[in-house]
Amino acid sequence: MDKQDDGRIGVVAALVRSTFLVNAVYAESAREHGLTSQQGQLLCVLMARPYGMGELGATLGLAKSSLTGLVDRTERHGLVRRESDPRDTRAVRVGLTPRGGRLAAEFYAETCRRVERLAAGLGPADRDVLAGLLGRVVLDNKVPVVFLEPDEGAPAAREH
Amino acid sequence: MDKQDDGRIGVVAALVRSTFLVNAVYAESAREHGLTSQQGQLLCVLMARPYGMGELGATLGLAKSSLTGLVDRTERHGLVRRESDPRDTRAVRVGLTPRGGRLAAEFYAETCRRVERLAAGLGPADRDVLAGLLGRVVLDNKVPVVFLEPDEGAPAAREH
DNA sequence: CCTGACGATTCGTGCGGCGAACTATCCCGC
DNA sequence: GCGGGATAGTTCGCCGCACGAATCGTCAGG
Repeated sequence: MDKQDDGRIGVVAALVRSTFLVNAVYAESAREHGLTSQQGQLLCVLMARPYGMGELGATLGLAKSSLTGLVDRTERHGLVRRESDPRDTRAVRVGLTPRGGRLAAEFYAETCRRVERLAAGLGPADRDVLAGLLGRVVLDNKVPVVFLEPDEGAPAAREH
Repeated sequence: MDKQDDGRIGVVAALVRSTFLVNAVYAESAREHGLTSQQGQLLCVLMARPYGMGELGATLGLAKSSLTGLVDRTERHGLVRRESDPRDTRAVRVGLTPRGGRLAAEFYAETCRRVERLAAGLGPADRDVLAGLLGRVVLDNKVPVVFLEPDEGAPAAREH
């Protein structure tokens, strides 16, 4: 073989395997907060603002019937709330309850820490490059905002 | 006010959102092959060689009781097979059936194509850099081989 | 032998995801 | 106004997924 087993892998395998890694970290962080991955994801999306059910389906890539159940269960835990939209009687706006907001912030922060730790072996410059390249992939493929920017709402712009 | 569409996002958000993206692509590819994500992942792992149940649990990060069901369902579809280990009567070796091997190869190849396409906006040099950085993250965190290298599928999965 | 440790399955529970069918509302054109 | 198609959500039934606890048979060390 011309290619030695020095640990270098292709971009496809790297993407798939890092996905597996982040999935596991995300799920574990959620679990320790008493959430499932899906519920955690729902909270993270709602951190930005309330969403309608259809909007949520589009963002999370779920059928509307799947969403009813997810919101039901999360609502049952007192983390989200359905409010009726005054402009459209059919529609519903799903938003965080105070408790849901607090839990979302905790879960979000802890998950950030853990994902950050995954890249601990990379220096600041490397991280910046990685963020740039992955960010371009995310943008090119129009990935919904299922995870906010860490400093969203805070002026703590950063050197990296 | 949201200044996040200038294209630059942090490394954490980039990782989480690209994970979301790859998850979706993986699941869709699996679905079109009549598989669930988990079954597809199982097939991909078994492309390398047969595994014991416990070994599979460690690789996929699942409890052994979860694995029994997953292997059951996949076996019911004729894609994998349980062989008893001659060295240890208790143990079981799970391997691909011929049909499972063919389907695994198809699913694997198609999934590779689609993931590759996600990075279509990156030039060859950028892809190489991305692969290197993500590869280091994968190595540093000892991610199991849940997805082979594109060119090491054929030689390993021969005998048995 | 006996006694742990080990590999795997079974069982019960709850979550997750889907499509099809349904209800209620909205809005457009007339 | 008023019909009728589009739209927003829910309900229902089905299956897959994941887990812990309990169980069974086997292996190996004393």
